[in-house]
Amino acid sequence: MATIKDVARIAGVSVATVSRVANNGPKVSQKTKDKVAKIMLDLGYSPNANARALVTQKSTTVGVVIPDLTDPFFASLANGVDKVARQESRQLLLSTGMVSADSERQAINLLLERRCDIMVVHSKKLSDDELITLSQKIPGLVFIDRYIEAIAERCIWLDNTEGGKIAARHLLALNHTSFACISSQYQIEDPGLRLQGFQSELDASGHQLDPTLIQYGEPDLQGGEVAAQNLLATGKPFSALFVYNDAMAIGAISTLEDNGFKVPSDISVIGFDDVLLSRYSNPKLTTLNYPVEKMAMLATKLAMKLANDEFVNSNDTHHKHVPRLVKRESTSFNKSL
Amino acid sequence: MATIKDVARIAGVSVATVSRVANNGPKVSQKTKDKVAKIMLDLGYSPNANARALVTQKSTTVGVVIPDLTDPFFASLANGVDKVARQESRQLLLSTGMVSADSERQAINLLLERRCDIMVVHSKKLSDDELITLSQKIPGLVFIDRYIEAIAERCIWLDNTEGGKIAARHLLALNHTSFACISSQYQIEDPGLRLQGFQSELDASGHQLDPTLIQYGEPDLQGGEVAAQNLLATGKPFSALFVYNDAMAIGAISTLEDNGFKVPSDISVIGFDDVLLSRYSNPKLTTLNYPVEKMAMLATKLAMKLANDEFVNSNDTHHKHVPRLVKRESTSFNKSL
DNA sequence: TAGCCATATGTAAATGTTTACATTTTTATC
DNA sequence: GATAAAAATGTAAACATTTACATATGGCTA
Repeated sequence: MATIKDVARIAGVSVATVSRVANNGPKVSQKTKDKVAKIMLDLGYSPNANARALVTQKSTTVGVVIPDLTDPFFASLANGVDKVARQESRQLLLSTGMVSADSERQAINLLLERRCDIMVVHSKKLSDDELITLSQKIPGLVFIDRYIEAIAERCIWLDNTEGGKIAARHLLALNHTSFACISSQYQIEDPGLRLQGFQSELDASGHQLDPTLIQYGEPDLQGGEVAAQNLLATGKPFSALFVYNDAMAIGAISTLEDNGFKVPSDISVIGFDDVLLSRYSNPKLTTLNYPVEKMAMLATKLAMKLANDEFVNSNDTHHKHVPRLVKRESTSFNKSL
Repeated sequence: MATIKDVARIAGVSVATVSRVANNGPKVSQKTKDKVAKIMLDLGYSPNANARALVTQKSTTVGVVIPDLTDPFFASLANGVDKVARQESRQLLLSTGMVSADSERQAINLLLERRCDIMVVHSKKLSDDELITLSQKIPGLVFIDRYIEAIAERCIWLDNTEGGKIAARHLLALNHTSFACISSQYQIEDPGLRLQGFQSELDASGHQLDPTLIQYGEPDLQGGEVAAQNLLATGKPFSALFVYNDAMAIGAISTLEDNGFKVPSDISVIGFDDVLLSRYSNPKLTTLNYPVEKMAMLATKLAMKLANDEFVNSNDTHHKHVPRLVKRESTSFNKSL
């Protein structure tokens, strides 16, 4: 592969001149510019980004850490980061890893080795302390979907508890009185917070949530189906169902309908996240919109500011986001007594 | 940020020794290994991947070129590449760009500048000639979802025509006699091939496809809805509908049902791609499975072999893939005369 | 035509690694 | 304890750039 020296030699100029042409530098005559450009083309010269990064000490990538791309939620996240990255003509460097402390740590380390100065990280398993230490070392490091008091200015997060409350209020407003929940069996904090918010709002309005009407499962279609079966197996009636996420909610609806319950006329179902799926299901899903892509874009912009050493006042930027209720077809007014 | 020299100085050894420790090199005593490792940790030393790549002349990334990550199809593609990349402890470098010749060219160039030696590229707009030239320059370049005779050994593609035929055969076997189609309005070859295959199979069995019962639209939910409305507006009856992709198919179903047609009892609908959505819709969609993720994995492995200068016999690896019919709930036997 | 400025070009150091080769140290053998 | 062999460590070049600084070139003005 042709180097800058090859170009210089053949063009009969110094490497400095070639470099200036390659970077559209300021002081170079049109004549040599043309001459050098032609030779670059002939040789198929392509500047080596590694050498460039080494000498300029700046990266032209944006790093993202997520578990994987199969989950549409994370695909949206990555897409948000990519949008902003592209605006700044940077490329996405993707570091995936299953959700374990080790793999999350490794994913971040790999980005660090590449001297990626801007990182948007989705970490659920690393400890607060470790993340705090990391963020002291990496100015342009921002966390998404996580809140840590000590580094609040670097955390872009969703108020899951409030989401649970909004769901409860919606169902209460629809005259429901008997509730069930499907949650995720994974030990991350989100499911707990969503459930807690839901429950606290029920409590506040004098309603009860029977503990046996809370079922846990894999956070996907099948998990929702199974959990709904378990719910029905209790034999206890309920008219409103709050589900951890949209995929599970759609699975639950399918089980409910298979068992002769109509959604929403017999049972209202509300999901969480508002991923693409929720608009394609039938009935279309009422859910809480989690604006991941928007949040990811903000996170990336924030990371860029921080990397640039710009002062960021966490009060005037909205680091906390509240999910928005999206009413579709899976919830309706409860007519029974 | 601490460099290898800092570590060497403080540990009282040469940079070569530090390098050997960092790379788990062969000839270094346990004692110095421990000593140096400790200092690396103390200093938070992180080897500079750019410098490394420069001197070793090898990359530790795998490049992918796709339009964006919003589309689940491309997210699956990227995910397949990522899976293989991770197995080889490489990271994904993502180069997105809308589908235009310029942006596709630029996306590939950016990967080239990073000296990415393995690339999986989804290009619809660059000419055959340009891609042929590129692949002469880049040994580890592989194209997915595209077939070019002259570089067949680097093309992993789906037989769209055959897909259309399979769909037709399925509907014919279900006793259907009046057909409609929804295609994509975009000028890439896939929609044309799918339609052509469908039509040729109908012709072969002595059936007709009324040209006014072919409608074109945006390849998404709304596009499907609109196209279905246009179909109904013709006033001509049909009992079987072949749709360009799953999203459009789901949109079409929703319009059909809104207009009083039951799917599948009144009209059978078959989609294409078998994205996540098709399992979540109601009725669940009968469709043609496009094994993108698997193909992306194979493409990545192929690119790795080619980059390694290994001989690849395009006959013994399956570069052409045939979509598989997935029967779900949106097609059924036609009982009318 | 000398002198001056602006513009264009060149020189060389620096970036952080790896690795072939050279040198030193340790271990084993007699 | 001398010697050889093996193991550990060090030296220095190479990788492909950018850029501060130095130098050369050309056009004006007086």
